[in-house]
Amino acid sequence: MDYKQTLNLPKTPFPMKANLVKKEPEILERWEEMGLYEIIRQTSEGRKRYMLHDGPPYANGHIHMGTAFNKILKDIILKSRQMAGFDAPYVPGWDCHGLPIEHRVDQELGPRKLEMSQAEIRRYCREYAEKYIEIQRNEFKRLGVLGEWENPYLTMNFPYEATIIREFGKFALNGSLMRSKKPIYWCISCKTALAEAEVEYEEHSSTSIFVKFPMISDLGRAYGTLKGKEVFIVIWTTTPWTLPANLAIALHPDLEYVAVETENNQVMILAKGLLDVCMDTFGIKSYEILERLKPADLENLKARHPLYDRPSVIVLAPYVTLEAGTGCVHTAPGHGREDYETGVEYGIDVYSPVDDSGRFTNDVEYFAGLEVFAANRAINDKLTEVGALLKEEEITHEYPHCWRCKNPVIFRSTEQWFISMEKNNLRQNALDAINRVSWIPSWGQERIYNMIASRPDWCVSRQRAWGVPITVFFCKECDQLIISQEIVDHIAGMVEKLGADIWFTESEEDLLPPATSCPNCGSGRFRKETDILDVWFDSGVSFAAVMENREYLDSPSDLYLEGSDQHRGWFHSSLLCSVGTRNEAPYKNVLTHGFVVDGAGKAMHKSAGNVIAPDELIRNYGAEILRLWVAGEDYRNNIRLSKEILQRLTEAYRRMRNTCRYLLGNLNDFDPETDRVPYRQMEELDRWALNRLQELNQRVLGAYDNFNFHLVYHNLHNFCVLDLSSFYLDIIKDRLYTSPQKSVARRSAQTAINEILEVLVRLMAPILSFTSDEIWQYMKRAEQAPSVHADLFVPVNDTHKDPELLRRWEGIIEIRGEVTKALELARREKTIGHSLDASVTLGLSSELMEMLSAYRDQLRSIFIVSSVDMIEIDRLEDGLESDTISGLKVKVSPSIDPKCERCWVHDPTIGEDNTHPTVCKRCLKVLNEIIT
RNA sequence: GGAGGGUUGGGCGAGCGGUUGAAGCCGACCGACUUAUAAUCGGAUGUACGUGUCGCACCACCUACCGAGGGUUCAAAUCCCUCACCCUCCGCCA
Repeated sequence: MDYKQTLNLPKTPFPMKANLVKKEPEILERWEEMGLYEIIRQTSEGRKRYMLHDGPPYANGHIHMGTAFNKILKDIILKSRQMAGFDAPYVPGWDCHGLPIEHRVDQELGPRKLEMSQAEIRRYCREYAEKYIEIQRNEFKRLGVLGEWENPYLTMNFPYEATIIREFGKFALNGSLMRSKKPIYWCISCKTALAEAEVEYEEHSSTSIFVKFPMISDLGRAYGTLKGKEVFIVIWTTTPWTLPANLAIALHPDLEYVAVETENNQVMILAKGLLDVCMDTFGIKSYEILERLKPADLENLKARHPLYDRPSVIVLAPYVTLEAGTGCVHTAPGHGREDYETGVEYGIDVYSPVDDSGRFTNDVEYFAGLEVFAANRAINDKLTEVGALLKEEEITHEYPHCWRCKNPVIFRSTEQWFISMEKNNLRQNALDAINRVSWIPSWGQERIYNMIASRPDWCVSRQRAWGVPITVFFCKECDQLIISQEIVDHIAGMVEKLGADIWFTESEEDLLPPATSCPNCGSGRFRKETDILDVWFDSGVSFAAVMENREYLDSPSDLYLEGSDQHRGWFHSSLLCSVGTRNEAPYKNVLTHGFVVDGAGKAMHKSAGNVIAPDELIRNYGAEILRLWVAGEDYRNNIRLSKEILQRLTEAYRRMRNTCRYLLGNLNDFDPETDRVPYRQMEELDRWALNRLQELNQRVLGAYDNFNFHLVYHNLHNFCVLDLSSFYLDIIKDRLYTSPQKSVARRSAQTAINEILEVLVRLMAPILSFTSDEIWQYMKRAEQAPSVHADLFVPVNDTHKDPELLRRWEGIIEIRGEVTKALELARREKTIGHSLDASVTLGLSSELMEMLSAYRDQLRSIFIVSSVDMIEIDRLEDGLESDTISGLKVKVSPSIDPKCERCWVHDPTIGEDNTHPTVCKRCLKVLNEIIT
């Protein structure tokens, strides 16, 4: 007789091989067809809401590991909050406006762009954004991320644009908005502002000049030898044309300067470290150092501009070097970034007397109307004429050029719009708001706090096409700024219906409410602003456009979750937008994660060749492995990604999958409705398993709660491997297989593993979203949610908590460890093969004897051997003395009994029955039950 | 240059003054089983230096090693300092 047929072996159609790459798309399709996200929304209606607000990725290019990581992390949080009993909707968003798209469109359009209207260019940009939104949407969905993908928020949607205009209007109307100057890159042939990305550095030949500025302030008081002398401070520049805009001279605070007397009794001030080389350049042979000067003594003293009758103030700046020049840096706050910052620090005007086409304006004496590069010659001539030019020489250096027309660009200050950090106490209010938010990890607070504390006013205007216009007007007559609540509402209303393009296509008269007149001069003729808004303002108001606007969402959000770079980005701009208009942060908690780096901890760069694309991993491993990676790594630090890491995860995945498969296989004939055994009647080992399950459940739920997903993963994996696979399941195998199908012994174990699977499949779901749902479909219940994701976590069951029981078993497990060690030794010596070939004798101290006596009958199955004898330790002659447990000796010997053909246990009762002579008494009993 | 964070054994990660050479899991290694079978179970598993009468193998012991170096302490992976390396931010980049 083939006794194998009489065993209850596991049986399940659930495939061992995951085949994720093929199966994931099928599961996604199923979710799509059934409308899983909508089902979840319906089932959780009315629950307490959990609001995670999505930071919008930029709608440009394919997703990368960083964006994939971020989206999966969000998905894990949302799914876990959802299953913890919240209503956690997810509205993904995209940032659509901005330079990168405009720049790409520029490149695609080429020269055609010059003939196109702004509205036409904007149409191309919109199409470009739409294209990549579609691409990224599919890539995100492929990761198993659930959300309102068909109704995301886009910063270029008309209602969103209207919100931007309304929110900006609040700043304009509350007095925070100011107009002020700031230098930017400017191409004088394209007559346009350029971004750093649009500037190319090329070799360029320039005339560099050394120029003397006579000191106005008397140095004689601090340095007596200089009394009554004609003192000059000497500067060097490679851009003579910026000299008319000179307002200051910068010295390094820590460098040493000298006053040097030359042959014609003139005294020059320059850095000591450059003295010799300068004198050599000037051709001055004999000179004498009169004084060593401390820069601090010179600060705020005045020199006179060599061409104009105005002072040039001496300032201190850390960027001054001794690499070239004189150590005294010509400073024109209107024509250089560092100059500008120094100017702001010292309260110096931002003077930039150059127009759009690069010509000096009329208030520049001698050079008005001259194009700046052409003016270099004239300026040098004039300097020579007044005797200020010490030396002129040609140098070649790297100079910025326009990416499109290849001409050199200039740095020029223009009127810009700023949101003041001080006027309405925005800085302090923002700092206060920061302290009311919980930042995870906690150092995020300090980081953003310092940024807000030291940041300059927010420049919100851009001279660009692809963005939301700054919707203010000026009176054509008196240049009065025209803005009012009525105008904001009027325009926002139009934009809401027709989009922000109307700003560019419609005339002022059509954009303004009828009969608008200038409050200053009464004029009815207006000019609209042509600048657009910084796109950080776009995404910064997403809390208003999305969370406040959709009735199923709330603001402030419970959570913003982005990479740590967003302390400067979205967290920052959102904070300012929200505090400036509502005086509170738009979020209660901010969670940040690190960056994805390669296996060696290096950043991923195309040039380094270490970039891994999500798509590549999905094709080779499946999105599920990516999800496991996201969960398994501690996201607070940099997140490493390598082939080896994925390999490890794939193996861990297989283990968990297979454990679940085994559970499914053994539940094949189990109907929890009718077959469940009450807890009190279950075997103690099964109750042990349920106890451990409660511990796991509690720990994992807590880990989800605290965003400790790597603990979720490690706990789940350890439970599958340690508690289940190598211990519990291994032991109950015998009971499950050989006991009568419907026996209490078997049903007891099945009750336990059924409960285990119910808990496990849910705990896994936020991370292993595909596999858990696949398992879900194989679980047989009278009533069940259509997907695990529409269900809830199983609450911790306190009635299954029995610490006393767990403690007892800790001891048994420890002893079991010693037994398996002894078995392995016997195996080495070839005395046994399978552990069931062995008979074990335990030599026990009286304490251990007492502890184990209640388990006398269970020990052979717990150890998975054929028999266990327990005797006093002193009576056991040989055997392995445990070095971890005192009072324990283990002796292993091959069983002398024959092996039962059915259950493989060696037993003396085999052969007692004639019909089944190769079977033990225990199996015989079962057979008789089955056969009748 | 400024601001913020990090560096634990081949991998993931515990640990955050003593019980830690450092949990647990994985891997690589050896073995068992063929009743979870492209699965499952068990065991052992850091490196270097020195000592154990010569060399080799093995074993036992000692010491050192948690980026490097110093310090505090009876005691440090854990606290302090210095340095190195890595990551993020400081753009009309998002």
